[in-house]
Formats: sequence, structure tokens, C-alpha cells
Amino acid sequence: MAEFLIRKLEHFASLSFDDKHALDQASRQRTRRIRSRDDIVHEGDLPQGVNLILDGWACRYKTLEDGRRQIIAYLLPGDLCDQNVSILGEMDHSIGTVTAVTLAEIPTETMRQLTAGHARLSQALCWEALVAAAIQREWTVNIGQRTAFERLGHLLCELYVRLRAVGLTQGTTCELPLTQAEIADTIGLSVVHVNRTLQELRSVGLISLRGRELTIHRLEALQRAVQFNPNYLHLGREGRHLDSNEA
Amino acid sequence: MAEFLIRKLEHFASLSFDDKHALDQASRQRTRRIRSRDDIVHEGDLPQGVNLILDGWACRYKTLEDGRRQIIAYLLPGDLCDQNVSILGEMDHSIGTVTAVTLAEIPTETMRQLTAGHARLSQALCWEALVAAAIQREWTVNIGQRTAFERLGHLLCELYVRLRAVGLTQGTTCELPLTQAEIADTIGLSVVHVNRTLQELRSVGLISLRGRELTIHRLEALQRAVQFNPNYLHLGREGRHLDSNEA
DNA sequence: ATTCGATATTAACTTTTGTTAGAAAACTTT
DNA sequence: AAAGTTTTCTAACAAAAGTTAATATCGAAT
Repeated sequence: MAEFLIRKLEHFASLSFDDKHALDQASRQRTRRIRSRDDIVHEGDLPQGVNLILDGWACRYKTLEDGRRQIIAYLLPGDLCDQNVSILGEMDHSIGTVTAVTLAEIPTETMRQLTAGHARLSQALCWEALVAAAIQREWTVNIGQRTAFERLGHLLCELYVRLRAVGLTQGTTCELPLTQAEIADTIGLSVVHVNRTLQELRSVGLISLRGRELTIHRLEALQRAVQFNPNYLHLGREGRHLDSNEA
Repeated sequence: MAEFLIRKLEHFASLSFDDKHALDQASRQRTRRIRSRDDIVHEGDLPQGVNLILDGWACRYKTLEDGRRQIIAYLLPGDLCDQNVSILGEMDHSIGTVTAVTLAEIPTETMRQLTAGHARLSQALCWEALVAAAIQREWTVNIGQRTAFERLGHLLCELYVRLRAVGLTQGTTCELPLTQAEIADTIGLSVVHVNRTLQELRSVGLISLRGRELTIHRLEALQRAVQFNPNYLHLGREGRHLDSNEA
């Protein structure tokens, strides 16, 4: 069940069999299936427990009064949402699905036991949260400083590398179940401009994007072109050499 | 020493005398004075312990290869930097001062003892970290969705409210030791446009900004004009009613 | 008070990005 | 297969923001 999370955590440290088993058990207690483009948690809700994405894509987002929407983060398989948020009074943003999602709800108490009894695992979960924060910081840089071309390219690099870290890429290809409208709300551009910019990325031969399938033809070149430095993902060995079909 | 931090944490929960004493002691162990516009921590450094801003302003920032710079966060008196970052291999961004800064360096071990022996305090520190993450998310929204006018106004609201939460405002006035160039690097605009936008905020009578002193003439009106909703700061009671010269 | 450097301000002009609207293509549902 | 819906794509035009460069102002140091 928790295979993606485990795979991700092992970029940080190898876990014992016991660690992995405990995590796996925790993720089996209660699972939920949510359909595509539906809300998981709403701004204002009292947060409870921890959600682990087992399958599918979700996103954090925030809506302004006049309807403008910003996607704040993507939650991919293996991502934990909101360790500890129950400390905050209420959610200050919403979480919604992009595709259909399978979720494990891990009760706070289970979480507490997990971290209490497993020092290494506890550290790994802390690492997970720190990386999530680092990603959020990088998004600030991305939206604040980069051109449309760089922003979009950077987003694609990040999603590709994160998916690769959990084994969800096939060679240079991965799923990208986002509409251009969603991409627009992610990088602070209009849909029209996202479309223009995608054309540009395609026309210089860096990517292909058809249906819901993204191929990055020359990852190194794309990284250079958009100043993507994977350090902030803290995957070790630059996160570069772990293709899902190599191992 | 830790008065600002304590003041901030008490928005979350009242601390016992013992909690406060322990925190205060921890903040006295080792302090450092860093002069204006100097680096505290550099990207690539191995992070150690936890820094507490005792006095002055600092910022997190990230620089792109071609010199573009994004300020990612402001660290105000009472702010803790990098609880737990020592888990990450190396810093993925730098921290520099805006003004001269007095810093308390709290060793990891002291931190561990603090949280181990003081459940309430430990929770409060967790809350601090969650709020920092919430601020980072809000910045994504700010830069991604808002107009220049809204972005700038939103930033000013946030800084004012955060300063007020630690008692560093006088009525409708607070310090704002930022140059327009720094503001520009914060909200992803050019210096010229920041200047234009500041003029606009002044000309509609919402703010005054002379020297390094900001006055927000009509906070409610400014909040409405720029869609600033202080919820994300999780200060309780909307964080609105704690003027430093009322109490 | 004078000088120097940094910061703020303004103007003219360019570029990027947004808006509106319509057409084409891709999916869904029937 | 047909109809309907969502998504993608284009074009023309408008608005926002960036760039360059020159001037003014402020503050620190002499």
C-alpha cells in the first residue's frame, strides 16, 4: 500500500523491514477513493489525522473572492498531507483531486505511535515535511523570478523528477493529467499564454505532450534552459539517476 | 531575550512560567550580532542548530545563475529559522540580514531538551513552524494571482500584522527597513514598477512610507482592497486586536 | 556644509502577458 | 455514430509590467 511513500523515503535513508511494515500497516487502516476533480478537504475544515496519497494526483489550492485560483502544491502518490496540521485551528486552504485518488487516512494516534517507536522512520517523515517546504519555497522563486517559458519548464522538470523518485516514470515519459487551465493556475499565467508557451517548448524539441502523457526529450537540456536545479528536492545524488526501468 | 518569540507563541497558547523561563534560558546561551546586509547562512552550508531572531530583520533568499534574486521569506524578531533543517543535507537557500540582527543560536540538543520536557511549548513551536509554512503558501498565492497593487498591499499588511503580533507596532505605524529593490525581489516586480505602485498606494491615501517608517492609515480598507485575509497567520481572534499600545 | 553613494522618482519606450472570442480537436455520453 | 461538453489552439487587440536612462533626494561620512 505505502510502496510509493516507502520508495520516496528511501531516498533519504534505508528503512528497516520493521519500519516499512509498520508504515504499510498504518496505510491500510482506512482507505478512501475520491473521484476526479472533487474536494478532499475544504478551507475552514478542522483538519484531522494525516492523509497519504496512495494513487492519483491531488493539489492544494486557494481561491480568492473573485474566483481567481492558485494551485499551491501538487500531491503525488507517496505524498503525505498535513502532518501536524491538526495543531492549527482550521485549514487555510483546500485540497482537491486532479484525477481519481486513493487515499489512506492515518489517524493522529497511529502517526504518534509510528514516530515514537521508529526513530529512523520518524526522521524520514520529518525529512518528507522539510522537502515539501523546500518545494513551496522553490515555487515562490519560480513564479516570482522566472519567465513564462522557464516557469513552465521548471514545473515539468519538478513533476517528472518527483514522479521518477517514486518509480512512476517510464524512461523519459510520465503521466501529466493536468489541463492547461490547471497549469495556468499553478504558475500564475493565463491559459492562452500557457498554450503559447507549451507550443514553444514543443517547437524547440524539448518536450512532447499529447493526451495526458509528457515526454521530456532532453532532460539535461531542459534543466539548463529553465535553470532547474534539483537540489531543493533533497533526493541525494542529485536525484538524477534512478530511472524506474533501470533498477 | 526571547520576549518576542514568547509573545508570538502566546497567540497560540498560554505558556507556563517554566516554559517561558526555559525558552528564555535557551536563547541566552549563545548570541551573535550580524551587521546589515550580511549573510547569516549560505546556500550549500551544512545547517546547524536553530537560529532565533532576537532583533532586526533578516530574509531567506535564492539567487539564480544570472543574478535574479527572489526573497522567499522575511524573518522578524521572534521568528525561528530552520527547526529541524539539520536533517536535510545542505541548505538549499541563503539567509541574509536586512538590518543589523541579533541572533540566538540554540543548539540542537538544547532544542531537543526543550521540546522533550515541555509538551505545551513543543506544540507551540510546532505551531510556529506550521504558520511559517502557511505564510510561504500565501506568498505563492500572492505572487501567482494578485495584481501589482494587491501584491504590494498584501505584503505590507502581512508585515504589519506580524510585527503587531510581537508588539513592534506603534498604533498604525511600524518600521519597514526595506529598499524598493528588496520589495521588488520579494513580490516579483521590477523596482520601477514597485515605485509606481507605492505611489498609487499613497495617492489613494491608504499608506504613508517615509524614511523607513510605514503607516497604514486605514488597515481595514487596505485589507479589503488587496484581499488580505489574516487567517493564514493563525493568530486567533483574526489577529486583529492586539495593538502594542493598547495593552 | 560638502561630497559621495545609495535610493527613489520620473519619463519614454518595449516586451510580455492578459483578454476576448471564435474555431478545431478530443472526449463523453447517449 | 451523433450530440454535447470540455479542452486545446489561434488571432487580434489591450493592459500590465519591464527596461533604460536621466534626475532628484536622502543619508552617511568627511
